[in-house]
Amino acid sequence: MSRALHSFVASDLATCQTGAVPAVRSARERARAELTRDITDEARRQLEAAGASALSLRAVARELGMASSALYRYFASRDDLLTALIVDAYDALGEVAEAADATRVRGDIAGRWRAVCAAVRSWALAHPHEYALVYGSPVPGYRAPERTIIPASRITVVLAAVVRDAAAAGVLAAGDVGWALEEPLAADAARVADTAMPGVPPHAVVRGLIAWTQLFGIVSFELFGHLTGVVEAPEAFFNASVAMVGTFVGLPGDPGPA
Amino acid sequence: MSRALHSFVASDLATCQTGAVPAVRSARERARAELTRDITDEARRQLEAAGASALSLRAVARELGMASSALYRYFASRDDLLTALIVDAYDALGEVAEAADATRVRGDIAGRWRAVCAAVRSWALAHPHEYALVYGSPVPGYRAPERTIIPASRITVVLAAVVRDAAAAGVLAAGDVGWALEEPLAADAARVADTAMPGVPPHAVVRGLIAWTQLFGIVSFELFGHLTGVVEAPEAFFNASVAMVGTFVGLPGDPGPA
DNA sequence: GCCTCCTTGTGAGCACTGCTCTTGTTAATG
DNA sequence: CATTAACAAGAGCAGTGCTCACAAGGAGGC
Repeated sequence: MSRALHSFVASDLATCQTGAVPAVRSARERARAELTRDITDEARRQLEAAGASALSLRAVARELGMASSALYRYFASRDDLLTALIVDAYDALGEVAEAADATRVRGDIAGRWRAVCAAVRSWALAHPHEYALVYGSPVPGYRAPERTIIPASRITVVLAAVVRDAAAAGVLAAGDVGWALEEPLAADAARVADTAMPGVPPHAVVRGLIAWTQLFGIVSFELFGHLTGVVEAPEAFFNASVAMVGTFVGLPGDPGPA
Repeated sequence: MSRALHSFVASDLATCQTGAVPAVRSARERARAELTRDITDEARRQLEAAGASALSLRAVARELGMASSALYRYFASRDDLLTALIVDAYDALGEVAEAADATRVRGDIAGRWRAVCAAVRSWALAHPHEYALVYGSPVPGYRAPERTIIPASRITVVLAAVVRDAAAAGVLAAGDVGWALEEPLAADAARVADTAMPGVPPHAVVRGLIAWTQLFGIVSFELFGHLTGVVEAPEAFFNASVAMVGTFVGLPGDPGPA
């Protein structure tokens, strides 16, 4: 199963990026990769149109002009297809975040932070059902397979890099609050720092994690309607949140929108 | 429709709280209220067992020993039943938050803040599917009716009261950041302050709203598995988050866990 | 008491779902 | 060329939300 997925991803990427290496791929393999992609594309179309639980294998097959049973040659179950869409969504979000980060020079910490956060919100607003699929409540009985954790970490890596670069440039405010972290949390902070933010002090790591949860908390609240009746200008609220939480993390102050 | 719901809620509460007032209610009304409660109870049982999309009207009817079509005499649709469960969930969460708030004396701002936040997390962990139903991605095509907004506001009222009382007691830190809020956000902050936090300066209102989104962001992340592999000690992380975000809002510092 | 209404419960039925299994077909390989 | 493995199709199962015609039984007016 794991191998099957791996080969699928590999051939899929090859099709997408280069389109080359035809000699080693038989017509069947190409057809399989193409049809697999057609299925996920149609499934994503239905997902974006009506949400995850309205996604129907039979409807996908119908739209593709094939028998519904034939679809099970490509995805073992509905959950399997959903997992593919989840991976795609994580990747898409990670990609826009990376792209937003790349629009600013490396030293523009505040600008990068703003850009990445704004990219997350924009992507979520543009792809609400895909965002909900990933950051909403997991569909019942569904447990995220391990293959989702790598694409899922993409966005967190981008956010962590901003904090790390701030610390490396010496512009990260100390932020020590005078009390020690509880032991298990200190261990978590140390491990996270070693993994993604070397050189960042534990308190700042925790603040970064808090900012991470806040970012997705505010986006989810806006998207899922919990802000209606309370915040009428969600974009302004979001911008202020990004700025305030940025300084909370210790990032350099904002010279104003640019 | 609205009247039908209203009468249901009224009779429901009467049954639950006093059990009295039998003279004005016919046997039919009592039977209806009882059966309505039986249905929601069984539905909640199934919800807690397997999640929202596994909730089946037919299964509920089967368990209650009645025809599935009879259930439509009490709830117009599956969404209607889900809405009743959502209202109940909001109410349950609001109740535990109010109860947690009441365990501390009014002047113990930090203790109240901690207690309320911890109550939200505890309730979420104890009722993951009900939490997901409310704060996860809304089920597709489902739009929250207006009747959910009042119970939904219960928890926010509790949180706002803590900030308001802190300001009233003069222990709320200024928290002005030197830059003015964007216009639409300033209007939101003023309105929210007037509604729930009179006397609290705009910047603090916004920080309170940020804390609100952060609270549910971190709980959702823990519950939906986004912390796995990153934070191994979610409770410690949560406690630190509550403390740090509390001071971010301007609440009085924490003299340590009590 | 009686005789309407109106509410309640029933069962059949429709259109749909995920998924399985058998049957035939086609493409790659020895 | 013959074998094998992948593939597509269709029937079918068990389940879903929901509708509708119909039968029982209280509630209220006479």
